[in-house]
Amino acid sequence: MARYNAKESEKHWQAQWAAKNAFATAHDPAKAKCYVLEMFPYPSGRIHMGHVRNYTMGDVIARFRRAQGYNVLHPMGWDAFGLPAENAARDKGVNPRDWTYDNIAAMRGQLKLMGLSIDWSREFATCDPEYYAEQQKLFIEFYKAGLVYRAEADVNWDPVDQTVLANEQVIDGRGWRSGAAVERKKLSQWFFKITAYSDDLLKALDTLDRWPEKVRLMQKNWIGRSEGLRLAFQLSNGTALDIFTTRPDTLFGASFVALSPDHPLTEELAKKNPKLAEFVAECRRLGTAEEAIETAEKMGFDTGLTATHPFDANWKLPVMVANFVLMGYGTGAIFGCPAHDQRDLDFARKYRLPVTPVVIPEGADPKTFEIGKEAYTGPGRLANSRFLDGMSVDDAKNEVAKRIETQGTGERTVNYRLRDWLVSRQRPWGCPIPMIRCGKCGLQPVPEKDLPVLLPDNLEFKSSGNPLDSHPTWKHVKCPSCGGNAERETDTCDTFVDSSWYFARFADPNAKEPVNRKAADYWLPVDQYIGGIEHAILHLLYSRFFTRGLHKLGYTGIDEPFAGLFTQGMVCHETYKNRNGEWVEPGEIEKRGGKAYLKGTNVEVEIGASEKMSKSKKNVIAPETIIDEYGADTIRWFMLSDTPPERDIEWTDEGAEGCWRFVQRIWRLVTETEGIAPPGAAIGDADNASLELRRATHRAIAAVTDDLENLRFNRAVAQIYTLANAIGAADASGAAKREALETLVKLIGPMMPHLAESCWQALGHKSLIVETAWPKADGALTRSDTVTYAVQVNGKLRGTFQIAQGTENGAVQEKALGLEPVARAIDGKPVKRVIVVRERIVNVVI
RNA sequence: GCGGGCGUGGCGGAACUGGUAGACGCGCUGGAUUUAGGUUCCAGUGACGAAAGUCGUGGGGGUUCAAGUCCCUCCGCCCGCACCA
Repeated sequence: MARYNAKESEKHWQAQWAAKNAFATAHDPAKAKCYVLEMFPYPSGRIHMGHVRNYTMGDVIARFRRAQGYNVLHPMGWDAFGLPAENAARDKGVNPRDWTYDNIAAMRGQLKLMGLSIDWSREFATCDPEYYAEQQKLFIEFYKAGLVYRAEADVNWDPVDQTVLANEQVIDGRGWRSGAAVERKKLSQWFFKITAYSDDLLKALDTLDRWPEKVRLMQKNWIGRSEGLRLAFQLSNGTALDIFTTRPDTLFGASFVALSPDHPLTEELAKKNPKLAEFVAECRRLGTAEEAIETAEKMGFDTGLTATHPFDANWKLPVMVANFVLMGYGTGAIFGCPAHDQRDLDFARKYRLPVTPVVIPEGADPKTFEIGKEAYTGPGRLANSRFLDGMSVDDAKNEVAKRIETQGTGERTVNYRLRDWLVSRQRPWGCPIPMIRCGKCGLQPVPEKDLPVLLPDNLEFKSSGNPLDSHPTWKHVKCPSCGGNAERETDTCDTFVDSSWYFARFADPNAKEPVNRKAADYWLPVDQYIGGIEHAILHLLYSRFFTRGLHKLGYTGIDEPFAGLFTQGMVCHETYKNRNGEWVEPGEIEKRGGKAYLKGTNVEVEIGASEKMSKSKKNVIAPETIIDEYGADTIRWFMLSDTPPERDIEWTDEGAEGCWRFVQRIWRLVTETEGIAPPGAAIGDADNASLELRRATHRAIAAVTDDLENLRFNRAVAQIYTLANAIGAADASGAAKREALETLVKLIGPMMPHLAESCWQALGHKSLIVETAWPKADGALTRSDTVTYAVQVNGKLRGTFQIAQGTENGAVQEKALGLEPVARAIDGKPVKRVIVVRERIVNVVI
């Protein structure tokens, strides 16, 4: 028999599946549904190994569920707006639309080579006018429902990408795409009111039991709920100042009040006080970048104002401006209690403010307890605090809150770190925000009859700024109310808006409304979502918010879009450097005796760590070259083998060759095994060898099924190897061999679908493996009728023996003690105790 | 600093509720068959030892008849957040 020809076979089966429309999915309420989704790609133009890993995993689940009888939705689309298209337009003079659709065509072709079981009839790109038209409708509905607003705010400005960014898109003070240090700007921008759901987004995390704990925790920390007290201090200038604290119990330890440099009161004061203005400018210069925070000195500026202590009209506290008080959290103002907060303590020491301990740890003497260089933040009893003295921290918190509320100068509140989602982008390759500004009538939505607001064809990228804004005609429209001259919004939506509801659109991608309720009710939520951990906050949080918005508008009945989430690891590769310290591509080297050399030379190349494949480190392997050489099944098998899916995987040539050899080995097993019974042959009474093979077969079914249910692909792979080894070694009946081989083919079906079809055909079947049901394990065969006992003497292994299942403990013990090495270890000493653990172990204690 | 995860052969990694550590794959060592091919088959492969056996899951201690698994402690690596009041 000839070797398996992956190239021909894969082309053949992909054509067969397409001809039979094998993966088209229909709405069928009579069938149990399963929605499997991988995070859709940005159309960069080429797939990379990360895509291959991601889509292979999703495809295995989709095919596995389909074989189990589920109605599976497994769609694909394109996250197609965004800056790379603009950069290409500027650098190459192409139209961003053409560039994007060309890339989509190229990537679609590459994905199809992988043999994914995707319903391509549902495909769309977020830059399709049909898609963003619906998104504009949603934007207006969100606006009318109070979930969208425009406000002036301090925003993050990315000077390289020339746009504002959401808080979630600023990482260590830098833009998530450009890496440029963000600047602060005060601008009027569009926001989604995600904070309306702060508490709900937090609480519902507990219901997401099929999400990684890590992601839930990251979201929890991002939302950052803290309970505390908001209270007003009366200031000497006659105004009141709101502060937020989680430690109202320490109020009698207060020694100052501090404002953020960005606080409105600071700005007001700075107008009349040049020194303060200078101080504020200095704070802004230092910024909040990570290095700055590490070493930043606490800096303060005395405003000269005083604040009255809420419980003592004669107690005046200085009002400072302090660089460590953030405007973005709480009210942007605090009271400082140096004894019990490290930052306040550092500040107080520097500016020689009083440090009064008011919480005394258990066992310490209030009279002698002193604060040195470290603030005390632990539990204890109140002291130096008048009516609070002697109370626990919790009781004191309650007491202060009660009195403040009675006084009417504050109230208990819950504060969140989460801010509203800034979605305006000053970029032209995005979904236009469908709003109009009229000098007379103000802000208003684009009337429905004028939707969608389409992007112009002739964008000019040469000049700086937003081409939509500088376009000669595009923004000039008539006011829908007064008919006078008005301007269209030239900002577009953050591309994360596009990806916040695409999963719902797949339920019915041609609906004449954003989301078809009937389709959504059937298909949503996504049963298994798969993607990278980098979206732990951004995309996953926004989508959770959007789903709540869709629910509010009646488009869905659910709040949580993704019932199951899996975050896969990255694909890594060794790195190589030449003598000049420059990166060298894997294709330029060859290995001899564990060392690497430039190909065809004796010039040694340094082998570096295995790192995430990236252009900059030149350690990228292109999937299409691997598919071309070995076929899609080999690359798929590699992605599933050995490494657990949540961990980083290292691509190696040896591993790929191993996978390729296994593809051939299965083909040989199927085509060269002798004496196989014809299809459908009954399995009669079996000899021992046949029974053993049958047991191996059914154990494999049980194990692989369990592993795939739990996304343990690497273990499923190992089980399949074990079965293949058993088939190769067995001297079994033709019927048992057929059962084993057919099972093997069914089990590899989701993972190596083309090979499975070829094998299925070679085994004499006319049907397709994709139409074949998943096998069921026979419980009578997954158990053996003998058990192996291990025998220990004082906890050390001395031997093993086999005995019939269900043998009584007495007989087991007798056999154990009779083993020769066991007797030798006992060496005539008296046996104190014998422990028999059923079907596992015998331990003899001497 | 806070939060989370991890540490098992040369490598990737198995080991369910404590119960034969190293499944399975890669690599490596012999041998056989083809030798135009990155083939295939057999045997071996944690360390030390001729063997019996001894030692082995980051280090140390503990619980237990029995510990990779549970507890304490220390060390190392990775990730996330970070002046959040």
